Amino acid sequence: MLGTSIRDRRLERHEATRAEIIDAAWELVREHGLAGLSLRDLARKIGMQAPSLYSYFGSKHDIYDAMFCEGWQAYLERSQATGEPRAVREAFRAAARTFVDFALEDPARYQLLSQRTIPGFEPSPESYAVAVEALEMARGRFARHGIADPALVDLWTAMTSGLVDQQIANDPGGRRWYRLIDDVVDMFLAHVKRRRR
Amino acid sequence: MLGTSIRDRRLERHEATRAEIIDAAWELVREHGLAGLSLRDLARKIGMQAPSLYSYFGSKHDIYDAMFCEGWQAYLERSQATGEPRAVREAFRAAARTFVDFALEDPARYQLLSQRTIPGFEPSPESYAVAVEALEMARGRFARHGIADPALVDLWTAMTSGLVDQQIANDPGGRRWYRLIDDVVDMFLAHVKRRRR
DNA sequence: GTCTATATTTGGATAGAC
DNA sequence: GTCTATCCAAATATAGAC
Repeated sequence: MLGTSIRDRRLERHEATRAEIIDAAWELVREHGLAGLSLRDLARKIGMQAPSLYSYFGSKHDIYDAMFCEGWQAYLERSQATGEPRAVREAFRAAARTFVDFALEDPARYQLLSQRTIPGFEPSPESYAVAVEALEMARGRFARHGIADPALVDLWTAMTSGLVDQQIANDPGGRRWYRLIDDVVDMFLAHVKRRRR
Repeated sequence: MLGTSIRDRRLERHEATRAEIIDAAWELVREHGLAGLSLRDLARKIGMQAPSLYSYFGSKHDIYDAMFCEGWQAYLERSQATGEPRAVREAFRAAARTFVDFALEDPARYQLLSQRTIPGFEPSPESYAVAVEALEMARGRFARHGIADPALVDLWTAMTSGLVDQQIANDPGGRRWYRLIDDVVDMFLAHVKRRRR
């Protein structure tokens, strides 16, 4: 089993360059907007010519796809790194803050991950699977607090993404909707409690 | 005062053509996405050549701006046409349905009116004023039901737009989040009631 | 793998004749 | 007001040399 243990330096180099391209792409979309990404700019940013990118990605959409995948992976890791308080209220507050913080710290990323604004772009099944995994994780946390109804999970995602959307659209950089997080949690938990009766 | 009472046929014609352009633009963005609008396609659609559009609009962004204005005007009219039930719960249900229906019947329009996805586009002050007017109308309705706290209005807009966003992004054409409208209203009103104690 | 060169398409916008 | 002609720039993508 030699082939599986020896390092493939060529592959490593390839992957490293791919990562470098994606990193540069994130910087550009933060600067010029998600739809404003151009392959020329992207190549220039890392000292390449545009056609060279095609050694790493089959198309521009493939680059968006890799970003989509990486973005959801980043959220998964962030969520898993965040502690999960025992107390219900604190657990939901932490989860909401993690999500909203993650979204607001990079609105262009949030746009790619959670909205459908790029004409013709759809994530590949492999990348979409990561997004699904993130949702499953949320479901798991709900279940650990005794909430199994899928409609309640949907209600929760609507509320948290609603905060993010309004914050980005109507008070970018501010905190007008961000500070409503605790209210949303209280409201939601009261609703769950009432439902149980 | 002759000049003010005589019809200006040239102006009427001009306004009619502007309206025709905007109508065609709405059709195109519904078909190809908001960002997929091109002036060539737009002109072709109404039997013009692209440069002729510049007799009616100064730039592509000006066209988006007119659409933004018209979109919010349409929402204002829709809201005003919708009856306002006396009972609180029914009033909020009606308001929520009106908003969500309006958004879901044309996601591209919702994207233009409520999200910031076109790089470089910002509505003109005059157009933005119409959007503000729509918000003021909502505030007025809240006030008539004894809700004055601006934070509660923000909470409301976050929840309703959250429903829309999730519905469009994760179940386009479906009703998975749409059917949560009544839950959202109940949850919100219970929250308001609790707050009053 | 990277480049140059180029194909091809498309975009928004302007000049100037009619 | 509308057109033709054109500009200019930008876009994605491909071919083929090195």
